[in-house]
This record gives sequence, C-alpha cells and structure tokens, in this order.
Amino acid sequence: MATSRDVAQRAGVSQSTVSRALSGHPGVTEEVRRRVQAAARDLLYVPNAAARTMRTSRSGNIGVVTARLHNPIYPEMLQLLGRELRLAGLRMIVWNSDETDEGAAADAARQGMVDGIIFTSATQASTALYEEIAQRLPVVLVNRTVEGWPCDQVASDNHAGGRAVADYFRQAGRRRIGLLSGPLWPSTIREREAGFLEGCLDGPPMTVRTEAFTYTAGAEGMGRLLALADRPDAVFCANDVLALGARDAARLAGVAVPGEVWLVGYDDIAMASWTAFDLTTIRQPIEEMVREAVRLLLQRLAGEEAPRQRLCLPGALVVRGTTERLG
Amino acid sequence: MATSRDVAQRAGVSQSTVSRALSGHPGVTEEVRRRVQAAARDLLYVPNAAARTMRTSRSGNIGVVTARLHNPIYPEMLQLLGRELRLAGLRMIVWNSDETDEGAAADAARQGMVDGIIFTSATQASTALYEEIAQRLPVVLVNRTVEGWPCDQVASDNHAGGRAVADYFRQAGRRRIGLLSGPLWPSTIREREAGFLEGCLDGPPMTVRTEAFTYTAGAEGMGRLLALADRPDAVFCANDVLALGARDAARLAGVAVPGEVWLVGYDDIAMASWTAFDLTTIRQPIEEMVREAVRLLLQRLAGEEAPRQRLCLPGALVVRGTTERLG
DNA sequence: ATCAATCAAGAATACGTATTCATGGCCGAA
DNA sequence: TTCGGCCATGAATACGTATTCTTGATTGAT
Repeated sequence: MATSRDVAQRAGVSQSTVSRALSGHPGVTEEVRRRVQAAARDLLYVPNAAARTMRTSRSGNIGVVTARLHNPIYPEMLQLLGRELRLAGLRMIVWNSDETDEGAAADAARQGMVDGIIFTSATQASTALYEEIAQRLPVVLVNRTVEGWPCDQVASDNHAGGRAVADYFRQAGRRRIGLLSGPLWPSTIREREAGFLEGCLDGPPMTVRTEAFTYTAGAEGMGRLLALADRPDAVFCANDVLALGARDAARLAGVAVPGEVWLVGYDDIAMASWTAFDLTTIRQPIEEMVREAVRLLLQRLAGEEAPRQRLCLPGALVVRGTTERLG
Repeated sequence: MATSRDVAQRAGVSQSTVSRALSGHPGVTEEVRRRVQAAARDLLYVPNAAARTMRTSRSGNIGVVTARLHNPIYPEMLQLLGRELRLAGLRMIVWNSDETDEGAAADAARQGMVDGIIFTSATQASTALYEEIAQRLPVVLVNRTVEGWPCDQVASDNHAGGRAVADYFRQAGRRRIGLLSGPLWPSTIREREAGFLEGCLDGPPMTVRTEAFTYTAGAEGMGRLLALADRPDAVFCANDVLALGARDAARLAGVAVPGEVWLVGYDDIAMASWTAFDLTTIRQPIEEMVREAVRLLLQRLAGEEAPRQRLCLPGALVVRGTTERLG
C-alpha cells in the first residue's frame, strides 16, 4: 500500500508537495504537479482514508437510519440516497431503526465515523438518540418528521394528500367512508389522517386501526370494515402496503372493487400499478425529497448557518382501477 | 470531544494506561481500571475511529455491493447482512452494483475504508473490480457466484431447485412445459435453468427469454407464451418477480391458474404468499446464506488461511395456489 | 546593482490511538 | 540484608495525511 511518502520519493519531491499537488492546491509548478501525478499513477497511490479523516476530521461517511418495515418505499429511498450521496463523493453507512442498531448509529457518531446522519423513519421515540447525535453532527429528517427536533426536515404534504382523498370521495358522491390506518407514531400517518378527517365533511369515517403497517394487517383490517353492518363504499388506506392487503381481502371476500367499494392508498409504490392491484393512490415525490434532504445536509456540512428548514413537497393523486374517474 | 488524554488526566494516569484499561488488557490494577472507567464515563469518552483505524489498520467497516434490481430479495438480504454484521461489531457501507458505484467500492477498498467486501449480485462482468479488490481485502460472494473468482462463495442449490420443479411438473403429468427466464449473466439463473432442463425428460421446454427481471417483463413474456399455438400447461419462471408478472398476464388474458396453466417461481419473496398471487415457488434460505457469508468473512478477517469454500444450501419447494398438490 | 517582495518547495507538526520500550518499586530468595 | 526478577505504569513512537512554518531563490523596481 503506497503512501504519499513513497510517491514523494519516486517523484523526487517532499511529502508536503505531493499532498499539495494532488489536492489541486495552487502554488505548485505545473512540471512538478505532472511528475507527482505520474508517480502516483505508477504506484497506484490513493490517500489513506483514516489518516485523512484524522487530519481533517471529515470521514466522508454519512449515516442513514432507515426502517426495516416491510414497506418497499424504504429500500427505494435508500437506493436514491445512496446515489445522491455518491454523487456528492460521500459514502453511506446504513442502520435499521431497531433500538440496538440505533445505538450503533450513536456510537458511530461519537467516534467520528460519520459526518452527518439522515433519518428516513424518525419518531418521537428516539428523541434521546437524536439529542445525543445532534449536538455533534448535522441531522436531516426525510419522509417522517418530528415536531420537537430542531433540524432540517423534508417531507411531502401528507396533510394535503389526505385531504385530497377525502375531497375525491365526496365529489364522487361516496357517502359511507372508511379509514384503514395503523399506529400513529409516524408523522406521515398522523398528517394523512388529519387531512383526511378535515375533508370528511359528513362526519368521521368508520375507522379501523391495525397494529402494524403490513399486508397481513391491511387484509385483516379490511375484513373488519367489510363485516360492518353499514359497510363503507370508499376506504382510504394510510399507505399502499395496507391497501394491497385490503384489496386482497376484498378479492377474497368477493367484494367488487371499485363496484362495491373504492380503495385508495398512499405512496405509489411499484406494486400499486400492477394488474393484480391497480391501486389508486397518492404519489410521494420521493426522488425530489431525497435530493432536497441531501442538499440540506451538504449545506450544513459546508458550515452554513441558515435557519432550520422544513420542506413540504406536494404529492399527486394517481387514479387507477380501484376507483372510478370523475366526470 | 474527549480524547484518551483527557481521560488520563482526569483519572490521574497516563494515556497508555487508559488505552490498556479500556481495551481489557491484562496487567492493569483493578483499582486503576475502575478509576479509568469512571473518568471515561464522566467525559462520555469514545475512542476516535479514525485514529484507531490508522493505528490498527482495521476500520470496522464492511462494504456490501448489492443489486438495485427491482427484486425485493436484495433489500431483504441487505437487512439481514446489516443485522449480522452489527452483531459482529461491524458497520455496513452499501453500494449499488452500477458501474459508477462499483468504482466507488474499489476506491473505498484502496483507501482502507473497508476491511472486507460482500457481493450479493456478482457477475463475470465485474471481474476487473473483483481482482482490484481481492488483492487487498477478503471478498465473499453470496447469492450469485462467479466461477473464476477464487474467493468464498455462498449460494443455495439453484440446480437442484430447478430440477425439483421439472420433476414436480412431470410427476403431475404436465406435458406442455414452458420456461420463462431472463438474461443469463446471473449464476442463479443459469443454474436454475440447467437443473430444470435436466429434468425436462420429454425434450426442451417452450422458452421465452425476457430482457430484464421485472414484473413488466414477466407479464410481457407470459403473454408470448400464452399466445403460442400449443400453449404450455405449466410454466417455470426463473424468479418470483417474473412469476408475479406472469400471474397477472394470465389474469388479464382470462387464463385460469392453475386450471389451464401451472405457474412456479423462485425465491419465495413476501409477495408470493399474498392472496392475489398465492404463488408456488422454491424458497431460498437467505437468512442462512447471509449468516454463512458473514461467518466466512469473519474467518478471513481473523486471518485464517483455510482453503476457499463454496457453500451450497438446499432450498425447498413451497406449494401454493398456482399449482395443485400431488397425490 | 541592490534590496524588497513574491513564490515554490522542504521541514516540522498535530491529529488520537495502540503498542513497544523504559523505569521504578516491590517481593522473594539466598 | 541484598540482589534478581517481575510487574504496573509512564514515556516515547508510529500510523499517513494536511497544513503551518521556514527557507532559498528568483523577479521586479529603484
């Protein structure tokens, strides 16, 4: 493993000159720079990351804490984050938002192994973790937000999205409204519900709250809604995974969709467009969300002292076969 | 950020003693050790990762190169890898197997930012990358294998799996056999096909080869199989994602499954068990595969000079609603 | 022609840890 | 009591880089 000293020796210059020449520092003769670059190429020299980190106290690593939940939106965000960070010359270290893994993330922060952290699935529950980390490193939240954390946060407009679904139902003349949702700790869910309820002008919907955001829970919850005496003719599911379960529960029960009941999800994951489901849903602009989140993090890393930002990007209703087009 | 010197000062000992006391080195008085630990706790001291890495030339990071393909098996493996590595006290840096990202992985290897690398989606195509990395670091392949790479490799028995499907079809009296597969660069696909063909005793199956392993490609490919004059009565899909597309193509064409055509996939991803698909498939023991891969990597990191291993774990046929149970 | 100023490059240093080398004290044996 | 040896601890050092501090030379102006 060649060091900058080896390069220096081969190029007939000092180690400091090698460092300057390779990092594009001004005040290096063009001829010397060329000699150094040639020597570096010959020796396959690459600066040692640990030494550079120690000297600059910048590791080039960004930590990403993501949910292990069986929602394909998280892998998708992870991939986009990886791409965006790489374009900025940064690496991505990944942790799940289990308690144990979150501890590992905090350790990495304390050790200086990462320069910043992005949460895709933050909740109030990990406030201690947040405070631990935030006093050393910039933190950015994307997707889920947390009211009490004074950091940059990027989300889509979940409130407006929920509201749009309610409006859509009402304008279509749907009267018996159902809400199939899950636990309330994610901000996304709370906001979608709030927007939806706000738009339910004829009173609160029939609500079933599952214990998890899984296909199975969605199916089971939809079963309960369909078993009601006054069965709903339109159901809003708080995310697509629940909605897919709900769609299959209807299929299994022989209930026609959209004939007897409309179904709307949230996220527009890939499966929503599949023939078997063909799910009407609200699309989240996750690519844009991720890009903004990385941009904000880079700003913080550059030391900008701008006030904390809370970005809220618009989603869009995507009408498919589990509802009927208006007009 | 407290350093070991700060701890030393507070505990009234030298920096070396702090290092020894905290790393459980013998030859430190119990009383001194307690004093050091107390001081470290008071100052929230955590050893600096970069310094430790420079000194020990061990970063505690493992690189994972994974596919971005829209196959949920990869996120699943990623999560399992993360858990398994964390249990070993290691962090996980993730790259996609795009060309650009693979370059980033090679850089990290050269810079000493990772101690080892795990590929989940290796192909012959990245042989240059492999050789670049393998001469510095231990490399382990999981899921996909590559014949010419002299490193530890872990896969499931794709050949036997493919064979099992063919046997199943034959014993059920299926005669008009179809194969819906994709590109041949992944070893998994090649082996599944080879095993399957070996079991097609009545001659080669009607074969459709898609250009990608996506839902859409699967649907389109199944459309072509169903359009054949001598339409197959049993189709083996080289993975579940293709099979889900195929299932939906049949649904759309009004072809009964399993009434008119049987369908079998490979992987047993979560969606395979969903009501909408209820897909018969071969389950891969990915949890075990991941565990073995990490175990092998840890052995290499420990410096063991055992001969390269190639593990091949058995899969299992999971019969669901796209076929009928025998007997 | 002389001196100040500019500039390229070398020397020295610090980052924080783990480890080797050095040292002083204590214990046991003769 | 004295000396050898062991042991706990302190001192010193190396890891490889980026950067500050020095130095020697060259240029330009008077």
